[in-house]
Amino acid sequence: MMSDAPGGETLLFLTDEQLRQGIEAMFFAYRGFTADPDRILAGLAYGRAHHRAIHFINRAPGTTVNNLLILLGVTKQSLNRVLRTLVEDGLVQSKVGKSDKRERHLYLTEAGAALERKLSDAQRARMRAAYRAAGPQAVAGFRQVLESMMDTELRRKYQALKESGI
Amino acid sequence: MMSDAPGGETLLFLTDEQLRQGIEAMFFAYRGFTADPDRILAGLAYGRAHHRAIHFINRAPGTTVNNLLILLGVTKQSLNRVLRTLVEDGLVQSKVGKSDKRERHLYLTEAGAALERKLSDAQRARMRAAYRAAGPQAVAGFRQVLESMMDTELRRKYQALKESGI
DNA sequence: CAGTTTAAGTCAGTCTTGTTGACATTCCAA
DNA sequence: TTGGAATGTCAACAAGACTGACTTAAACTG
Repeated sequence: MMSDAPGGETLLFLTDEQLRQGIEAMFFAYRGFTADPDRILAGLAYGRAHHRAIHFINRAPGTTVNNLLILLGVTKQSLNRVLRTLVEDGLVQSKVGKSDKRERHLYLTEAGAALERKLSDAQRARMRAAYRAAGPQAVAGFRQVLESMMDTELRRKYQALKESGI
Repeated sequence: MMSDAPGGETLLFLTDEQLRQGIEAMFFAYRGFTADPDRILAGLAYGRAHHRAIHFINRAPGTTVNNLLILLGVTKQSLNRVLRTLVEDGLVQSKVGKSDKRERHLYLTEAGAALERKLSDAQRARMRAAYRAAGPQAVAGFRQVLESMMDTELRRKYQALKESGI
């Protein structure tokens, strides 16, 4: 089931047991990763989907619906429901495109930006604690493995976002 | 919003921008992480919830329902729906406990084990590719950060599982 | 032994978030 | 200019999570 001789060296970190531990670590860590924002959202009438939309609108202001749904990996219908409530509640503003009137460009309002800060402060706090505990070298490895784990198409999107942020 | 002087050194890897990149990496990578098993499950009439149950029953054969729902972080009603279909379909066997007859101990049948292998082979393949691309040192860092990101209670559960597997 | 707690399962109802299908509007190119 | 492609909206439905209330059986405890 598992062959272990890639050129003579034994790659201990590639055993099935090591891989399975990584899989479980990923599962449990993701729970922690979402726990703090989830708690905040539970109080308001929002869920994780709203958080994700708010996050990326903040990240790429003026993004179109189409662009956003590719980033989020959901159908436009699914995203639309979320966006509708956010617009109704005055957290997101949707402007008809100037050059192409089919497009809607999305922006956070002041209230939307405030919620975004609240959510990402919570999420960053946990991330910061984890990074601090593990140290810079571990963080570099963490980022490297995560990038390798992405689908090619998403990795491109991710890197474009990364570069836009500095 | 962000103070940066913990003892005089500047911790570049702890800037808000670095943290946000980590958050987005986590989001996109998790999509990749679940993509392959999801594709397999879509063909059958199962979802991610079934995968998780099968994974942990395989990992800890004879585990009780109560133990499993703590591991998965769902309610018994939610888990019960999933388990019922798996038992009906002959993938999971539920045995009344010997010492405590209130408990049900869960095991994969041969068919259940076969599906588990199919799913985890797919998931491990991606993990293996990512590990191989990033290298052993990066993998160590990856694991370290993930562990730090878990809630304390889950980290304990995770480590218990880890030790049980060698 | 009686009463309480625990483990598991069930029924009913709700919510979030995903899906398809149908449709309107707008743009663009043959 | 007309027909197809792209963008977004509305409606209906499904999966999978939740709460709350309840039952059954077994184990524990005073």
